[in-house]
Amino acid sequence: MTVRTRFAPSPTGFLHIGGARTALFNALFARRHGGQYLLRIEDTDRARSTADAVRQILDSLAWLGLSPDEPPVFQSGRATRHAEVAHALLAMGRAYLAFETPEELQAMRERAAAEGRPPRYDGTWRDRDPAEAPPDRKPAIRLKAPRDGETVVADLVQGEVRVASAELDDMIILRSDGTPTYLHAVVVDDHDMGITHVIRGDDHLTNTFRQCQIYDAMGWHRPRFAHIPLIHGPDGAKLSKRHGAVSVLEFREQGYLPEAVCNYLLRLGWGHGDEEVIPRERAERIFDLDGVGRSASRMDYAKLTHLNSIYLRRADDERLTREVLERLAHRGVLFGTEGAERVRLLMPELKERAKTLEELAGAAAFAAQEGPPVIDSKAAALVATPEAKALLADLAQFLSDAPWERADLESWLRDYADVKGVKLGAVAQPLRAALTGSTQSPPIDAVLFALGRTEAMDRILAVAG
RNA sequence: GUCCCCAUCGUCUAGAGGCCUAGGACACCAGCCUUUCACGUUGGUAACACGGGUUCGAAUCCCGUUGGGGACGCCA
Repeated sequence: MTVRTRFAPSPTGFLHIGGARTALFNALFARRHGGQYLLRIEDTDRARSTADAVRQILDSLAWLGLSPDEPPVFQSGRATRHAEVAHALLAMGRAYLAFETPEELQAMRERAAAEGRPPRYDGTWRDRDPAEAPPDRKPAIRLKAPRDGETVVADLVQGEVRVASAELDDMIILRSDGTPTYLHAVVVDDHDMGITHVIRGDDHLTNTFRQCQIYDAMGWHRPRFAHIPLIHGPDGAKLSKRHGAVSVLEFREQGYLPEAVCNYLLRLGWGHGDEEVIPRERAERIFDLDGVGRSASRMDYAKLTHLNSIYLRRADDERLTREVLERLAHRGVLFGTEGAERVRLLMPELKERAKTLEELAGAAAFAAQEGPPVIDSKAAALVATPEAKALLADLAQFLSDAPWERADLESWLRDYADVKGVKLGAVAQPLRAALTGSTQSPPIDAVLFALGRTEAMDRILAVAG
């Protein structure tokens, strides 16, 4: 049987980092076993689902490279089928009509809470004759759950977990308005979609037992379950916005690369010996459920950033140039084709020094922009003295007929420092300040080369006066 | 409250009874490299929650305690 997994978000908001990891694990598991990875949008409404959220989720998944192998299934379009199964259960005597109102149930729960009992449905209509129902009242359909024994789930991550039937009450599978409840819809959809492995957050572990009751009642084969631990914030509490970025799109905005985010997420809750840097292609070969841990993990932005810097260095220069130019334009930096070309030339050096695309853009700004850069305070101090200005003026003279190749520029600069009897740094730093407006930049010979003779001379003379 | 799950450095993890004086990675500290900044490199600080068992031997198995987390809707 070929493996089929699915990621089933509800479109009530953006895709967060925890959902992204669930999607990733589902996709990797399917790949690893040569199966398919599907997407089901759980928009069984409640007025909270929005088309905008669906759009965002799809965008986020696409960005992460986690688009499904088949078109997404929308749960809302399957209501008829959900009702059909509920009525089949009714016909089979595995479910019954329940006539109490939500208000009555609410009162029942409050009474239970007051008396310190678990809030469970008392089964009033389980054996009662529907003829006794109050007139004009629409019934909900409840599953007739087993009263004895226990339900056992052999979870692929959590191991064997069992719950006594006495802990579970008769859940509603079809509301009085004819719409399915979540627990029911999930089972019907997973069955119809041929899902073989349900990989999801372990907040669904307890739901699993009720879902199994539906599979069993219908005589359907249960899928394998794998409940993966949740991701918490750095402080151990539930991950929320106050911890920083949680939406996948926020990570994109902040300059993280999708492959770095995926690698980070992969290592959160899953390990394979000492391997840390695991590109997608390798992950698809080695990922499996037995490597998934059982305890919740915490979001560590520093480690994500570190991984990002690694992937940044490995990334294609053209791609990075495109990204950086886009971000610079967004920041309002003015540049033309020459500026863009300078950024492109410098990219191999720039990407070694940045941890995010945002940093990269910041470091590239001086090269992109037209004319002399804004000099920051540290850099200004380096070029403020008469000696520094004289040095720069002299350098400009020297460079006016230097050969314009990187290696040559470096040796000429070294020779120049030699002749002047100073260390290279004494020449490079003021030059760097004039050229980049900063005390930090890629190697000075690379900067000179990328800027080109004319632009370099202009910038030096603008400072030398 | 009831039920379920979890527990190795600050964080992510390796560890399937002897290979553990507990390994790697991030972060942090110090040194080296160096034209700045990064990168790289060398070294360092730092953990088996606690208490009982089982065993010749336990981070690894069992029980309990404590501490986290999750689920208990005509939400998903």
